[in-house]
Amino acid sequence: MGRPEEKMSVVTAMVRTTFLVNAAYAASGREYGLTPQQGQLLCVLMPQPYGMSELGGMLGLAKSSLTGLVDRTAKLGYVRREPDPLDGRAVRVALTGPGEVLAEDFYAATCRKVEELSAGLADGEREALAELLGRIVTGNEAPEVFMELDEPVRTGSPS
Amino acid sequence: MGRPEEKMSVVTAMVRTTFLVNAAYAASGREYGLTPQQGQLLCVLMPQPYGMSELGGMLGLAKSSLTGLVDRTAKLGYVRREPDPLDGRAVRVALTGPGEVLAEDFYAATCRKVEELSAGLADGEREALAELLGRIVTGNEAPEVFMELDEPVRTGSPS
DNA sequence: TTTATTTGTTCGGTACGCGAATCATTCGCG
DNA sequence: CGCGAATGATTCGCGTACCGAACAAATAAA
Repeated sequence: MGRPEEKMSVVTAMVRTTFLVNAAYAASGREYGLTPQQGQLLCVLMPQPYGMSELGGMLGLAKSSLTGLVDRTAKLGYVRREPDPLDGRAVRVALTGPGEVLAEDFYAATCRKVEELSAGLADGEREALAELLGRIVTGNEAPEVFMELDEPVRTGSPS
Repeated sequence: MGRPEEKMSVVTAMVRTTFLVNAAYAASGREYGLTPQQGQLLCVLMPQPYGMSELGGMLGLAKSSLTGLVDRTAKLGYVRREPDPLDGRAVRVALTGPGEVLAEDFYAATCRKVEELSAGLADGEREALAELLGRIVTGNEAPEVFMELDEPVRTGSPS
């Protein structure tokens, strides 16, 4: 039983895992009325606000693409453009109150779904996987589109 | 040196790896004048033709979305709709000659890029990674959007 | 100050993806 | 056989996503 049904190359395994993670993202989005991109934007903004250019860099999008994404997400009431106090040209995109709440829900739901993907692994294996993928991530300078959030960065902020 | 800079959770590692693989797909697409979706379509069709509904299931798309994707890819000359000999309603989507060539190039380029992501791993580690991700893939019934192709399934077919 | 650079937005265009409605074919069953 | 149901695909309308080029505004550099 449990025959390995042909060994799978690392490339195939990575691509098909990517497919699963993408689907998890999309599912969480549907669950909360967000597109995957909007959800990702919220996740990125969870630790702190960012400028448009910074966001473009992190998400791998052109500036012009960001404008629209932020527009639409702002129209939903989840993010807000704040003027940068130090630079009259720049804006800082920040989560609104409802945006913070939704971001955490979306983030948690996505984490749960992705975590479940590895349900078939033993704890030690999951740890080994995290270590190996972690090296890939840091070795390739993957942008911090998803980060560890032990405690939501909410130290004495809200209005 | 080489301090592990905080252990990364398996979820974060998977999500950020997904980001890298998506980028690789997009890059290969740009390289060959394809969108990532079109490239993925070509890869799926490499082993054999499929019906629209089958494709929708594999790629996780609604039927109406497939129509457009196939239309656009067909307009580029890379796929073709063939009538299903057994069912007058159905069509089978197949690669054209140029489509076969391009699919292999795109496939190879993407493989190379994804492979390079794991350049920082030792051979044994890469194998371990393949094994772990492979279990995730099969355990979650990830569609075969990417497959092993030792030799292109070209056994005595062409017109 | 002038000129360059940086930051964002606007604009035009294409692709993507969905649900609802529609057409054609096939299936099922009386 | 014939007629309604199910199936395979397409069409349509809509919103999202993404890009490059052109632009405006503010800052930085000369």
